[in-house]
Amino acid sequence: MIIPNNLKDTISSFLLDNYSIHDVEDKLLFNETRKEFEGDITFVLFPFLKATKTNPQVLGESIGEHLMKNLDYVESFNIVKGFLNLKFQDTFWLEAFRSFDTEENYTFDDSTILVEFSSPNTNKPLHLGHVRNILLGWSTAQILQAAGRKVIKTQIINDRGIAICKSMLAWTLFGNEATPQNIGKKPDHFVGDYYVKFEQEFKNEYESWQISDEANTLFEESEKQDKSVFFKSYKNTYFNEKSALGKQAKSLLLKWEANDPDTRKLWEKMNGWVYEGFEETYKRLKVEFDSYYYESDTYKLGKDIIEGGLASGVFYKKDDGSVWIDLEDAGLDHKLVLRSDGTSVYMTQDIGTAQLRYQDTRADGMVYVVADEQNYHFQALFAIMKKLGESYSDHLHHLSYGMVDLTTGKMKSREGKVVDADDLMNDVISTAKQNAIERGETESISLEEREQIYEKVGLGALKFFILKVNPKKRMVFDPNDSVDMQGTTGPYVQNAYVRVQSINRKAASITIENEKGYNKAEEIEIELIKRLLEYPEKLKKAAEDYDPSIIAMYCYDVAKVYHKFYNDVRILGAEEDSAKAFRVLLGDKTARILRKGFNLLGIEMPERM
RNA sequence: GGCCCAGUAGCUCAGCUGGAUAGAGCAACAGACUUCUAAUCUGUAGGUCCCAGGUUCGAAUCCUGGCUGGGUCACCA
Repeated sequence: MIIPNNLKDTISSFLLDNYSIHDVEDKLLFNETRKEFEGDITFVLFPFLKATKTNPQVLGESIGEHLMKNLDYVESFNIVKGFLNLKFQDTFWLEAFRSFDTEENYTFDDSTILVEFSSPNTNKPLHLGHVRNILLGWSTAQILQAAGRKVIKTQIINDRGIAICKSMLAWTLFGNEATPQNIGKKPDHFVGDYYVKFEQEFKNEYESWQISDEANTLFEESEKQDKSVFFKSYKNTYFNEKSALGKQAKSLLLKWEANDPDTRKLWEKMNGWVYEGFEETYKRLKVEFDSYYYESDTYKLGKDIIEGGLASGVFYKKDDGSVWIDLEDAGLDHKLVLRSDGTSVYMTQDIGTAQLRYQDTRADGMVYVVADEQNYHFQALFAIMKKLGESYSDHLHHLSYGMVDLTTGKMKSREGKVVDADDLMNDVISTAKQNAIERGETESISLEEREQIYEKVGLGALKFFILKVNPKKRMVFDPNDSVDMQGTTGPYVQNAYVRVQSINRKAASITIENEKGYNKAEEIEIELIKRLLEYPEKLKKAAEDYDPSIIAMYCYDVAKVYHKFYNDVRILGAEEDSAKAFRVLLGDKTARILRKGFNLLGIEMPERM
């Protein structure tokens, strides 16, 4: 909603002069006039009824008259209940449209910010959960950049630990020297298969152990009623203390930590495969990073900071040697930052990594795109950074997003109940292809270009489907809905853009300057202008809230109005040259805004579809 | 159990710093292509905004209590 600069001032000085009401600035409330009433902007009268001792009709009349007299763009007004509806002249909107520069660069804030997203484990391929993370991170980075900030896109790769050791072990035991190349498999999937293989073998081992006397004795000693409940809860202990496979995996981890050359070599080989696969997926998703941090480099960081904080009294040491911080004044708990044996925990590492990143980049703030299961962790981390007095600690933000559920329930990677990222992309693209073939619009286009269109449309559908939902909400993923291409979808918006391009191709001979003669606009044209003018405020809001769904919904709104415009009026067939030129220009600016908006979402626009 | 988040049409979601008769899309039904790409548009139908109180001229929105679902409360990551 666009509120003219002098409208607020005119009303507040009127209230001051005639009713002696001071400081009304933040009580002035405007809404877009609802469709069923006549007007553009509605001023809410209720807050001033008491002070003016009048009724809405009288107050509305007097303000309305005053505005008509003093602001030339106010064409008429009407009062409904406590609402003063103001109608502006068409020329007000037309002028605003003419001076609206779609290519303007905005700078709401020019500080540097680091955005961390994706951050996968290296033992298995990316899945739907990562896809939401990656799309949110990428889009948020684009939005922040468009809002003027210097953005550094990064990730922390969890490349060490027991999980990758499981894949390594399974490959050693069962791999027979196979490689992704010689069996022709995407390399991250190849490594993931060995992780699954390990879990299967371990499960078999565990199940055969469960019928042993030892297992039975343990069960009887436990308080558990039910065997399956007991064995479920005992699984971790079994892995750590009894399992032969567990023992081997753990020994690999120890060897890795001791820098054993063969282990390191194997680790590098398997991680290398995974990165190769990830890059392929990122490339297809059209995302890239400015830097990478590896857990194998950072997992020991933070200890010196703990030492310093211990000296300055930020942390305290218990008798057993473990180090803690009291976060009760931040509404949190006491949190462990160093184990009693002096080794670090997740938090230690995160403290160190934040510090390292600040040293590397001097970023004024950081955004962590991480699922909402880690809300507490980040609250604690930020509180700790604040207590440590870090300059950037007030500008740390956890972009917390809800997990993605399937229609069949929760995703569980250990049970193989996941939607694989690569499969998902293939599905949406092939659906786009089928739809396109049925429509037959692209028959005249070269095969290669057609494939690009299917990809843009398919990925557009998928990305929009995910990004249109407010990040903090849990979302239900129905594979059928995600490839929907009608209604509130990516292709719907792309289609508006394509319609403009189709017209532009035919409008080459039109003299755009003729549009200056257009001064009486259709209602739908004014509506479209209003939407376009909202772009900067939507961008600002999306950046402030770290919320791409604002941009997605905005693009949908714009496209929706354009589609109606397209249906309601003749563009190239307009009677007058001025109308023809104006409508072509209106369409062109619409397309530019849509392309800009979609670029912020990481979605490409096809020229035809 | 403590803390945090969510609950809006059959389904997926907007609206939430209080404002008019709560909006879209999908699905259903009925229409619009000799006309700029019908992946579009128009219409019909669909609601105890989880429940109960409270604050207010006015509550889906704020407060309190409860219900339901999820997350989290590891010397795991």
